[in-house]
Amino acid sequence: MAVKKTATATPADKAPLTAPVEDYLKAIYELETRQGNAATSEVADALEVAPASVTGMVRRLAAQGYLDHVPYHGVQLTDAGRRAALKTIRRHRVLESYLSGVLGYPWDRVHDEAEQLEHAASDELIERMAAALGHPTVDPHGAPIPTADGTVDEPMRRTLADLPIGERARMVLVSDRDPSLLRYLAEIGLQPGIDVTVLARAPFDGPLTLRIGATESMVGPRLAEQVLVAAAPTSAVSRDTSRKR
Amino acid sequence: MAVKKTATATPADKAPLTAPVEDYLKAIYELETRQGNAATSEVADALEVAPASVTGMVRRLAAQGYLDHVPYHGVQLTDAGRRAALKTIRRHRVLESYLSGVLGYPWDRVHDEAEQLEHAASDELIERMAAALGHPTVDPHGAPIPTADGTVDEPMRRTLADLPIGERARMVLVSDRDPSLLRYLAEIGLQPGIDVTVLARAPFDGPLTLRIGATESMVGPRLAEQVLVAAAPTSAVSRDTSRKR
DNA sequence: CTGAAAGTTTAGGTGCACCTAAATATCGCG
DNA sequence: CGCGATATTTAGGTGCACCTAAACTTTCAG
Repeated sequence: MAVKKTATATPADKAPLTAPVEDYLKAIYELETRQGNAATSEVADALEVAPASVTGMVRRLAAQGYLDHVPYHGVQLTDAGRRAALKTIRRHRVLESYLSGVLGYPWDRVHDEAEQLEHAASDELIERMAAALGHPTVDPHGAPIPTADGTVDEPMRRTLADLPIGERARMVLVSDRDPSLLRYLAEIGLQPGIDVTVLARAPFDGPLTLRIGATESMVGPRLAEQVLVAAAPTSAVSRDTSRKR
Repeated sequence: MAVKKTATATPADKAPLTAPVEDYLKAIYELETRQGNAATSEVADALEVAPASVTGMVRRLAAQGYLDHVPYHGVQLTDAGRRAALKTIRRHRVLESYLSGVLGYPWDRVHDEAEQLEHAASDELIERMAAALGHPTVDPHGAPIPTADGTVDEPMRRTLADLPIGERARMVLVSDRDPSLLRYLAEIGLQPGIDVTVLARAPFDGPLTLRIGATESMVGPRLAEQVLVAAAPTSAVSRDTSRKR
């Protein structure tokens, strides 16, 4: 009753995280970077659990120092929380890259498999896979892979829907969540690293006409909002976006 | 209150098994094939849980039709239980083979990694890995890989300790559980597919002198009991035990 | 064939991650 | 500015997989 080392609550120590905890941190990280804040009900939607379950988990994660929770006003990741989230995201994206690049998975099927494996794979496995791929910097959907020490550049959020008519741009990213959308994109040849031009945009949220390479395709406005683009590089070389450096 | 379809307890239906359930079935399968029966306390030892926990789990598994339990007298797998166990064992051994053969893991480190992944990997992943390896029939420790439809030949259980002096035999199998033992075997060059002769056996459970290829090594009797051997093939060709057919 | 040791099961409890229903807080609109 | 709609939290409960302690069987040695 005199010294009392390490007090009551363990702040963010070395105990390995459970799978649900990793999923919460990942989901909160993604909500934060996509829209700046994370509300209880949004986390609940993302993880398909009841809002009350989120409150309970959030309380525990806050007590362990992974996030700050102001009741009735969303959550914010702490540095420890962000580190943990990025580690899980790295696992996920390296796994997706490996499944697609080495084991021949089609890109619409890598997400679900990686979602399971990311909680079971050791650091050593992830690093061996990354090495076998030559340390890729983006996954098959164009999402940046955080480095082992926890750095990422999140890409700018300009979508095909924002792209002015006639401007050539490079497709950089699409969410890995919707397999049927991914299958359609593969069908029309729209993948990260490919250049695209909007030829026409029908009024009242109508479909867009795209030129991809030599062919033209139509896509709806809902799809266009999901596809992120960047300025096409000025020089005419390279189109490999999947390798290091 | 008239028709009552599928009654009360679900016998052995399509619900996916939890990781602990897979571990219990696998452990019971291994005890049964190694020594014919599985006692509660042996299962508890194998899984490092309290005996009381085994009783509880066994009750549930029996209710679900995976095994038969006679209280106070061990358990027996049913066909459904054996099928489930073999499926998990196949996952484990294909994973070990892949980690070792493709990702360059040393053979003393594949077990623990496979132990985690076997509960997360989909059937598709396992089959893609097996295909990438050319459908191996044994894992890196020499253990036979059950086929996707659930057949295995368990190898005979003759150990190095039983081998008469001077008789040449082929090393076929060693447990994947003890990393330091595996490292030592690698050091003296004793691996599945390698031929070995016992040159001498010191009395009172003393060490054995082995000839492996051109070199001689000493091993203790405890180690010798762990290493399974088969008659060396009569013809003088092939020593590849890791590929199909 | 009895009685203690060894093995097993019952009884009662824990933590995690979820749930529903009910209470409470915040926000936006008239 | 109050009040209802919406969001969030509390309260109380579930199943799984584990635990310890205590009660019970079985076995085997004398």
